[in-house]
Amino acid sequence: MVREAFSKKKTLLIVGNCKVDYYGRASSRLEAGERIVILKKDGSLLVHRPVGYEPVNWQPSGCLFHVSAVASGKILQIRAVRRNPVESIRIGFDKVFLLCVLSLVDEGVFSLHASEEDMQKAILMKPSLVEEGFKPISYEKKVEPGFMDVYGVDKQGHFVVVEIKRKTASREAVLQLSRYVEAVRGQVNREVRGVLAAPNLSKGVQRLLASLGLDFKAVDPKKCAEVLSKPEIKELAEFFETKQK
Amino acid sequence: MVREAFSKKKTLLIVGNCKVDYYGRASSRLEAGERIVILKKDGSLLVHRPVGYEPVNWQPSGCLFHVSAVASGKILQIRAVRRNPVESIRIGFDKVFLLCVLSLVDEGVFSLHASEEDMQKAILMKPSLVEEGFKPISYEKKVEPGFMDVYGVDKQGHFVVVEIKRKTASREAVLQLSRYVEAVRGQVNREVRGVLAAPNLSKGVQRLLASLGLDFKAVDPKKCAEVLSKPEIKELAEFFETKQK
DNA sequence: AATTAAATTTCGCCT
DNA sequence: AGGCGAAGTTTAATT
Repeated sequence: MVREAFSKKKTLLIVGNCKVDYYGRASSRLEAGERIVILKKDGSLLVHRPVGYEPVNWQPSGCLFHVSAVASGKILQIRAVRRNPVESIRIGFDKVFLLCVLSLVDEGVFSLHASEEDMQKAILMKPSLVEEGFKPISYEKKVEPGFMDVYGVDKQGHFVVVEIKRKTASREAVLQLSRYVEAVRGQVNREVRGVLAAPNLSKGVQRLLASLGLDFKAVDPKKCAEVLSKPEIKELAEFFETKQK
Repeated sequence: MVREAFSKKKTLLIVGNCKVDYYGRASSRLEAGERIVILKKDGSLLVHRPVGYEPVNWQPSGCLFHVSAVASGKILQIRAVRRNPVESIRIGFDKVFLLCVLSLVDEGVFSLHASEEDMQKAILMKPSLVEEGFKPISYEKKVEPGFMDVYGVDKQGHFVVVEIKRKTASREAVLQLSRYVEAVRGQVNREVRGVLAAPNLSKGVQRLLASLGLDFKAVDPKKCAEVLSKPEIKELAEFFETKQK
């Protein structure tokens, strides 16, 4: 059953008592216990203990699976091997409570709302989210330290670099923005401002922001999602989406 | 069954056709498709599509699960709610292929190799990991502030205190090493060096290390694991293991 | 409690 | 193929 599941690229679900050895970027040993093991058709592998959100052992997609019976047929052994990096996991079951070969069909669309990308789109759709009179010129524009989320001009014609964070903006975010602003200042002969657009700031970061002469604008990711959900704007958002690809 | 599984804090495994809505730090919608859903006794939740290492939706431990029948009993609906942050996931099954209530017993010890102890063993096995010509004299040797990881002499006959860290060495590690070196200097009438053996240093710690006249040697925990895995050394490693206990 | 750094991070996008 | 940045990152360590 297991061999056929592998050859037919089906998803395999096994619940049983097993030991797990991992060797690769690190190495680990998991002594015997009852776990849920998932082997997916794309060659990804998960070993889940009875508690915890994270798998205790895993492999990303791209593994080759092998099955064999060892110890006089007392152990069902499954090995997962992948290249780049070279890694391997060996699972040995001495008891199997459930073995389920699945042919799952899943074409369902997954959509995440209020991601950082959504905030960026919302700001491009409705620049007043940053400030009245702000006009975006481009986005994901490359400068020396990396890519600026949004780049434009304000009411006075000054350049504005906008750094977007979906969550509380940390010191790191401020320094990142500062680097962008400095980089642009080195390129253009005009005043350059920096605006950090995030739901809020980490404690103490306000001072750093002020000392660097940068601005903060409270932008709520949920509100951005609402902006994008408006039908008349939706098409424009999709335009940006396709443009980005 | 589901209600009883929740009340008895059992692990629940469901395979079926479902939609998933998430609302919390972000929000998402997953249209209908066939997936594997795991609800663990600690209140963690995973929704796995047929491909990919990562769950498409999830919740960390600490959720409260609720089950209900909606749409005239046509939909099995499961909700997971947690506080801090307030988040919720709603899963609606219109088809259930497998529903499995599990009482998994898992006391198996999980050990990630290349532990600090492993690194110590590897250095004792192969002192050149610290530096060419280094000769360990003892390990876990007691001095005033505590126990030195490894203690020996270098090519010039100077004493060397080695402080081992499996991960990025912090300022604390440097100060710890410094205390050992000072303690040994107070005991012997010979030059005493300190070497911090770790995969790398925390930011800014290099300066402190230099100012204290201590050395750093990059030692990769994984490489240590490799050293120990060599059969000819394995027995020696086990010898050290038993000696230590 | 808040913040910073690391993870067997994974994943995607761009050079 | 390699490098960089983001993630509903999570989690551990440090302040």
